[in-house]
Amino acid sequence: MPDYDHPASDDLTLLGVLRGLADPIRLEIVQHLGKVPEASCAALLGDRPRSSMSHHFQVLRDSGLLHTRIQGVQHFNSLRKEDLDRRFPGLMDAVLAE
Amino acid sequence: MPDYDHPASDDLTLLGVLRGLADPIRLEIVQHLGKVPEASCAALLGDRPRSSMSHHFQVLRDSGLLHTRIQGVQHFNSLRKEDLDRRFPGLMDAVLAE
DNA sequence: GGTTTAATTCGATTTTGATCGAACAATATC
DNA sequence: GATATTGTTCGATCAAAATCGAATTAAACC
Repeated sequence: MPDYDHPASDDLTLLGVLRGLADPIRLEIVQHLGKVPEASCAALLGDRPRSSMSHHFQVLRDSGLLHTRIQGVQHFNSLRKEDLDRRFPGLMDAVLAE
Repeated sequence: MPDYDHPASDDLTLLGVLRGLADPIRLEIVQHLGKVPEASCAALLGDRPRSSMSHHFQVLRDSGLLHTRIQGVQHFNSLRKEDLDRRFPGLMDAVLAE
């Protein structure tokens, strides 16, 4: 299981980020990650199938919304808040205010 | 051609607004409307088919992003900036900053 | 009334994205 | 090495959304 290559913050696009957020499950994940420093996939799973969630994590990674750190068998996800704030100031604060 | 019923600002949802923004054409429309008080559909048309654009205008109306005022045969669209700012402070400023 | 203009609605097609079971990979533990 | 745990990948299916031509509505104008 290789490390993921996350997009550079300069490569993030507003459209890409908005697309990443435009799904109820992903928005929920992002808003949860706004409240904690990081969370494993299992902690965010709920009662959904793992393969579905894995898809959403990938979309969130690809759009630059989250970073996944692999430690042993667990994957810890965190919001790329600083990168997002730098590229799109105020956006995530508005999204996380809900 | 009846007047449209726009959703009340209290009925707007963050997910709905994000969905409305998560399309390249619609994002372009919204960003354009951020720079002018209002614009007719024709003014925003570009070289796209009218029926496609009409679809996007409807999505934008339904998500609460824009208001359409009918005057004669023309439809003037404006961003619902005040309503959006009240419900989701900072969101549109971030989107329009691009 | 006939014509032009602006935009929508209808309906069919295509494309995109979500869902999820089953198989797989990688680590940890015994 | 065997087993359990965590999460991904594959592949198929299903649902949602975009696209756009053709017909339609409505107002404006001659």
